[in-house]
Amino acid sequence: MTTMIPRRKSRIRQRNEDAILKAAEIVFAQRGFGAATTAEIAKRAGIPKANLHYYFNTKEDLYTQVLENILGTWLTAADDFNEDQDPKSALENYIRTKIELSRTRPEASKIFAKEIISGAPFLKDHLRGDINPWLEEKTRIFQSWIAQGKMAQVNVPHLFFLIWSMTQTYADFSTQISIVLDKEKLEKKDFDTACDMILSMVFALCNLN
Amino acid sequence: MTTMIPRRKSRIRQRNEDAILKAAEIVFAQRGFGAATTAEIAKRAGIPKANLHYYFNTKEDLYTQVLENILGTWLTAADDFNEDQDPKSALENYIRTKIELSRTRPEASKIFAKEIISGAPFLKDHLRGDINPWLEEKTRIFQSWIAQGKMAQVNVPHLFFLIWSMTQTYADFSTQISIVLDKEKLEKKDFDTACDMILSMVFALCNLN
DNA sequence: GTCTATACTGGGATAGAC
DNA sequence: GTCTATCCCAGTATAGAC
Repeated sequence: MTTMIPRRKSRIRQRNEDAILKAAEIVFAQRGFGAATTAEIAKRAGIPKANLHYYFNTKEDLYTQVLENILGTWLTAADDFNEDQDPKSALENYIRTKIELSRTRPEASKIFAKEIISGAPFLKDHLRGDINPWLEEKTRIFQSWIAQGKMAQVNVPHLFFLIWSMTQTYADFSTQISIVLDKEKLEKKDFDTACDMILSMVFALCNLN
Repeated sequence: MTTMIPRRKSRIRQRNEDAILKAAEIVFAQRGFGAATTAEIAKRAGIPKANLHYYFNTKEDLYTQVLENILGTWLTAADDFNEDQDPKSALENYIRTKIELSRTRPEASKIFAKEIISGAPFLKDHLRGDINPWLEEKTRIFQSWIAQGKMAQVNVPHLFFLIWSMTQTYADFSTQISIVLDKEKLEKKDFDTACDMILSMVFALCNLN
């Protein structure tokens, strides 16, 4: 077992893997797993196609790696609310964080969206293993806030479905939104407008004014 | 020009085309254009793979046809509100219709979602040509309601982005939602719950209570 | 008019070179 | 340890049979 020691990756390996992963995120976002080609990813990463298969044995390995990375940032970035806060600022922080993720990492959101729409062939286990427990814990927190009369009685899982959809649509459907708003790409101020509207709606629903 | 007369399609052709289109909708929804294979569509339609190419020359032709069909139902189903109505019932009708479409034709919604997330390579022209004018007209109507003090001042395009996202998420993300709610598939009552919440939020935002 | 055997292409993966 | 010539299969499309 000579490889048990977590040897430092060679500089060249590090550089190439990073380039591949970055390229893969863009290509997978646009094409989805099935339609993406290792050729396109390699080209975008600036390495020969066949070389990509040296660093990532299969296309599936590469895709899985990309999903894991995204899931990491995702769950850590939006996990900072707890029972001691008040519901209004907890929700506000969460929604602002989600909108900011959509603005700064739209590809990540798109990859997720396509994966789920396809029936989550790769993410189903993660949905059950990571996201479900996460939501159950949050639901518990909200239930206690409701019991304490700090907010209105709402269906908590559905509240999250709606928040997810509203915040992520500005990443996933940016093409359509850009066309309607007649601009090359969405600006910070569009996300701010959206965020304000979402907050109003959610606060009203939860009776937090 | 013997074919100028719009001859009735033969019965066998009609039957096969219908079967192919129906199968295509399911496969394109799950895979997207690029990853879908004509073989899988043919198999699902119950005809030999090569035969499909007799009825639809190219995969692109088939996909375009599917998109057109969807766009048809889409635009007609949700186009029945005008200046003379009051904003509350207009919005309620629209949202109920959208939710009903998500419930009864989830594949259609998924195909659209994937197409847009991919940058709308096939739909870009339709977005500019059909959907944009549609939204512009609706925006005009809402502006007049706002001017008459019948509802609060809201950003109309963004209001639609949010309504679209909330209503469509129950079709597009049904896999995730089913897992969270721990059921095989979504029931009518889940859509009803969602609809009520969406209506509450939208009415509150527009000050329609 | 309807169907299928077959050609051709592009893409994932590997054996072996450097 | 790094890279690439090459293989093989899957997938679209067609030429020609029925």
